[in-house]
Amino acid sequence: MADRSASRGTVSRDQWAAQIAALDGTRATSRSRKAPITVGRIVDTAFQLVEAEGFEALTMRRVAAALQTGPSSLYAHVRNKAELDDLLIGELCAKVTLPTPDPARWQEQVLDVCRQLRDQYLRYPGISRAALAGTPNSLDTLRIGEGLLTILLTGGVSPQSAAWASDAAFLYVSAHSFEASLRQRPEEDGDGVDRAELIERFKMLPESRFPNTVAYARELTHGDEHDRFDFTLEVLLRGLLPATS
Amino acid sequence: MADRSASRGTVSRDQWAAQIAALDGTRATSRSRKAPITVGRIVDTAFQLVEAEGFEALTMRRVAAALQTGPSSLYAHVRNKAELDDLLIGELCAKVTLPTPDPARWQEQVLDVCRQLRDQYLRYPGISRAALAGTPNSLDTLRIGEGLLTILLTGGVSPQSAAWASDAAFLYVSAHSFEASLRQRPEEDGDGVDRAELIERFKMLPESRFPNTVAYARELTHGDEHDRFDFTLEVLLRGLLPATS
DNA sequence: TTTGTGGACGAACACTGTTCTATATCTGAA
DNA sequence: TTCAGATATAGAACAGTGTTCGTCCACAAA
Repeated sequence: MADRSASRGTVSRDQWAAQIAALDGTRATSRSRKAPITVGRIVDTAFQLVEAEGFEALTMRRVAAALQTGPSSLYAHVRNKAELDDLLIGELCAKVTLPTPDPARWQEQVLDVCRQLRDQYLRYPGISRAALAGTPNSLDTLRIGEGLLTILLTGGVSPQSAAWASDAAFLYVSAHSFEASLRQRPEEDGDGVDRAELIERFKMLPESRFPNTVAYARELTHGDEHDRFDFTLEVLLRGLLPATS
Repeated sequence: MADRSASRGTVSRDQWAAQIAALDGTRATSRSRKAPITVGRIVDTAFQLVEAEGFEALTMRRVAAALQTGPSSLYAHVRNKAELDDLLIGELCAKVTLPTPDPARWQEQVLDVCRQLRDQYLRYPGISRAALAGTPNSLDTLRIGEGLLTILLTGGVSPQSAAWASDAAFLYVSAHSFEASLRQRPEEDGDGVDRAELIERFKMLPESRFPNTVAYARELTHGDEHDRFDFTLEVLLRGLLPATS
């Protein structure tokens, strides 16, 4: 590590090295010094980081280090870490394709959009925390809200119910993904409970106070996260229709 | 303050000295040296802190400072901050009263339990974040799960649906409370958007890409959080019944 | 050539959770 | 009563975090 000549005299060693490196090394790329930091590069690096190590590893310092710079350099392109989070979930939402509304298949279509969003979330573990905490007023998240709203309206749901239901569905997708990302991460805490272990723990409960939890431990732990996801949304959509007529 | 010292009969010399030292050093608090740190006092202080300044102000250091000690003193009674969070939501869940299941009123009863839990959450702004992030396996949270499960089963819902639905309801209550606590906190960011402002912003959207959001801006922002809460849960419960018959 | 200007960036500030270590206190047995 | 031993209490410190300040340099315009 010969990086200690920071406050040298006139031209520091790093600068000198950078000049030389600029001469022989990456001269071809129109710029002399380094690849410039852009919002796109920041977002890309952030995605790689979250995909590899989870959302809690997404740190301004980690992103800056991956870009071979200091943390303060990011603040010229991103106002906050909250804004970086919003950019991430915005880009995720942008990848969801909205179907053209079909009155006969509105329930499947809503479920499809929600599933797409969930899959995007689960690709980057823990990122749904940003979706829960952040402003839901990004233009890309509003696009999904508009899409859900349109599908529901086309399906014959009343405007008030459609408005509230699209919000509820969006919220549920975020919350479910967040919980799922927690479960799928044993967090090296020793609390990594698989399904068999969970059943055992439920059955260890005192039957006097938890009779039904003990009796239906199998049902409580049955199915994977996808089944629960589909179940809840289908129940929600089924309950939506009778209110309109 | 009544002088209710524990070992009344024999007051040793150092105890006497400690009392005198306590007199001039800090305040004369009815006890010999200081009130001992217990889990109860930690939890109480934490609740006061969250109630006054929100969950993000709940810090080991803040709790320790409120108890006039250092942060490391808490770790003798609480393993983690996560465990402190669990204790908080546990105590909150313990305050919810579960009704005796009535087959004729099972939907109201589920709604009542969820409303109670939401009210407890909203009393301490932001605390639902701990409910989302923490282990759902606390004994007090399981008690609510058991209660919801029992009500649903009594109402005639199939075991599998009842199991998944109780989980979904619990998750929704936490997520909704979390979002509500975010909205009700302007965060001094200038982004404090009231309803009129929100309608204006929705109507500013380009109609070409957000036709329904613009058209139904009033419905999207109509009602307060309680209305949306009741709506979503009622829809969920309504959709639950046809699946059993 | 001189002068801005805006991005890059090191250092630092005010925090966070947590652990190490030493001290002080209380309990329980001789 | 006396003397361990256990245990609670703290101070200091470690490794992080987001964010800001002031500087500094490369490049574009005058």
